[in-house]
Amino acid sequence: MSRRQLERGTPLRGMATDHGSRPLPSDLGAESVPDHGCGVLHVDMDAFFASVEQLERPEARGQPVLVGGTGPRGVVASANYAARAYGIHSAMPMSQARRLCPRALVYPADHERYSQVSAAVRVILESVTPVVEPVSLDEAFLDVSGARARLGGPVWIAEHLRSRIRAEQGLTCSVGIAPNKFVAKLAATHAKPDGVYLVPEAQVQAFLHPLPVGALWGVGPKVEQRLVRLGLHTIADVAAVSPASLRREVGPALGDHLAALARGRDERAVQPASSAEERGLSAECTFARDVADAAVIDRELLRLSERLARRLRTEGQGHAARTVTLKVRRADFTTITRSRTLPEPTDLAREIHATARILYEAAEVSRARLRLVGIRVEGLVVSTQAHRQLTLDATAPDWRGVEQVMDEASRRFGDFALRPASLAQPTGDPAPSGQRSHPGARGHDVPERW
DNA sequence: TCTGGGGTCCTAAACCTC
DNA sequence: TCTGGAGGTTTAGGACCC
Repeated sequence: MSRRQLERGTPLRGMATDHGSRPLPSDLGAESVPDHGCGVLHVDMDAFFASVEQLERPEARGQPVLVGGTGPRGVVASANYAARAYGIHSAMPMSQARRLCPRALVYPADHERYSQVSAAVRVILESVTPVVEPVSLDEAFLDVSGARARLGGPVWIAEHLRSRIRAEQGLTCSVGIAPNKFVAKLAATHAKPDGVYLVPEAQVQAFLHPLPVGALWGVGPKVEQRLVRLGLHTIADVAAVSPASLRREVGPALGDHLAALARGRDERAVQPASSAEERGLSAECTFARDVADAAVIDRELLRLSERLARRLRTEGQGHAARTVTLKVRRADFTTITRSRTLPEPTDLAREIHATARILYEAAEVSRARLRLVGIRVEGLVVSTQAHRQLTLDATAPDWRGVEQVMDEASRRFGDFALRPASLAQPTGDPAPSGQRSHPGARGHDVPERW
């Protein structure tokens, strides 16, 4: 059983803790709860996307709700507990989910709205401690070891946060409390939905050992298979073998990592958001139907390049990327990637697209039917530090200027208010699934057709 | 049966330089 | 001049996470 399965609601076997898995009364005094050596909280919003939709759509209250791709190849991004009762879980194809529960209400994901709610929740979390590490829109780690003297025990802090999130945002969340991040994350799973679970330091091993190997961080279906083949079914089994054997079986890094986790050791500190640096950005698109037309694929590569370049220029302090990676997935689901490192970093769609095009031609997939194309840029440097080659050609077009004008137009009039001519024409090609339309967007030309 | 999108990290081979 | 090892970088792919 994997951790994902645990999260889908399969009950955990194992021990009872001092506090059990149900919420404690929120009026517990700060002094009444010992901390048991636990300074790490994992806060996990319950069925986050679906709950936000329910909050804002009166017709969805009390109904099974699914959020995700509504196209023929969409998958479930979030399902509320009423939908989960039908066996629906995240990452399930939406078509299958609809078959399991035809009366479920299905909404496309509105990431902008979820980001707003997530930011509001984060403000609440940061009112307790500055050491908050967001993991995704719906979960975060908190290090409350510094706040305990001021606010009280970690269970009291968890209940305080839960009641504020419920009162101010109308949403429920679950909180795991433990001495480290790995155990806190598992404890939060155990607390779901709408609960708190604390694993005292002295009981970490007893909590972990009965769990299946799939509950270990870094063990997905492939590694799980290998461990089970070796007769390792539970975390206790993994803890009983030597780190050297694990290293031999799954590689040095993962072997050491699993050996430590299985013994309840996780040295990773809770990193406040500002210290997390971005490594790269990617954008990809699955076509509604497989595509073999090189022109359609090229237009999609341009669209993805535009998106990435704009993000590079406009997010944070502005970045440029040195390496461009093309990803294509054939109709049979085999995936290949090809990458190229540029002589100097770029934040221009024109250059990213040109590189992606070279990689596409070199990959020799021009006659293959593709279901997905994607581009990733990495090796990011802050734009002001990016070395740019000077040109002696005074007549060379100022592409950076052109793209900055497009950024400004997008900011004022909506996404893709200005775009390359080749993206402005009606094409009739299959619409990429999950793509939002931009009703206000009109095609305008730029100095030279791309 | 059908398998999204945006990320991170690890491994291994190939290649280059010393 | 050739060979080999060490070590860094690039490239490709796999696995995992949310």
